[in-house]
Amino acid sequence: MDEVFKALADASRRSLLDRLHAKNGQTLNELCEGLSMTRQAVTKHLVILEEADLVTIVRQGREKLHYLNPVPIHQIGERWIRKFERGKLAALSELKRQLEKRDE
Amino acid sequence: MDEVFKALADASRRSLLDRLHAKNGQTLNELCEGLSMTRQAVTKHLVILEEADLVTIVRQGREKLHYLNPVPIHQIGERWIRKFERGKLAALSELKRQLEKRDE
DNA sequence: TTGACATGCAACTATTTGGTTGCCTATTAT
DNA sequence: ATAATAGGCAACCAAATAGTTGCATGTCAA
Repeated sequence: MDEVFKALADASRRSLLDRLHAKNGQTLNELCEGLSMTRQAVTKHLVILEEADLVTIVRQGREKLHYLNPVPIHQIGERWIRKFERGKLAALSELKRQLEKRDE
Repeated sequence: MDEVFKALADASRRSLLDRLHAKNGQTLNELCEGLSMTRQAVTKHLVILEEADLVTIVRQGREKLHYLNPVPIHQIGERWIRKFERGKLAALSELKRQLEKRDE
């Protein structure tokens, strides 16, 4: 879980996930196109995404195809974000009460 | 949005949010209890959480009360995670097809 | 009013991170 | 066979991060 949060912390990596969401199964070179960093930098980001299990690779000849795995993202939604949505309204109203109390 | 992802990337900060979720409106010293880092380290984490608008503070005398703001977490769920959940099944089946194709 | 308590500020440090360059290897096409 | 293509590896670098220590300030209670 920590690895997933860490992987998602970088905007370049999130944009790689976006690109895979738009078009799945891209090669490394495809994913490098239009980006202002070297292929090696992109490789490093993809390794981090693989280690967080957000991307799965399939080697085909000299090419490396990258596939998005949406499961960890879904799990963050289910196991982490939802927890804070329960009681969301309660938290906000408590804060509001406190802010008003300050000016008494 | 980037600030929120960055703020959530650290396990100590996520656990601070958890603690505020369990008991809202805690002081700095309260939040430090039981943690194996100095008060100053906790302060730095809280500043990052404030800047990401995940925590709101209310000063009361010499104390500083911390309140959880669940809105940015909710927004990540809505604006980011949901996007990847649409088409989740499609992505997985495409990957499966590709993995099988490899062994033909 | 003086001491205890809650927090703030600044300087410093070690480690991690995001990126680079240079070169090497494996596969495909001519 | 050989050149072009796709990717891998390792060393290096600068900046950001997570933490520390030491001291200062503001507030409350005896």
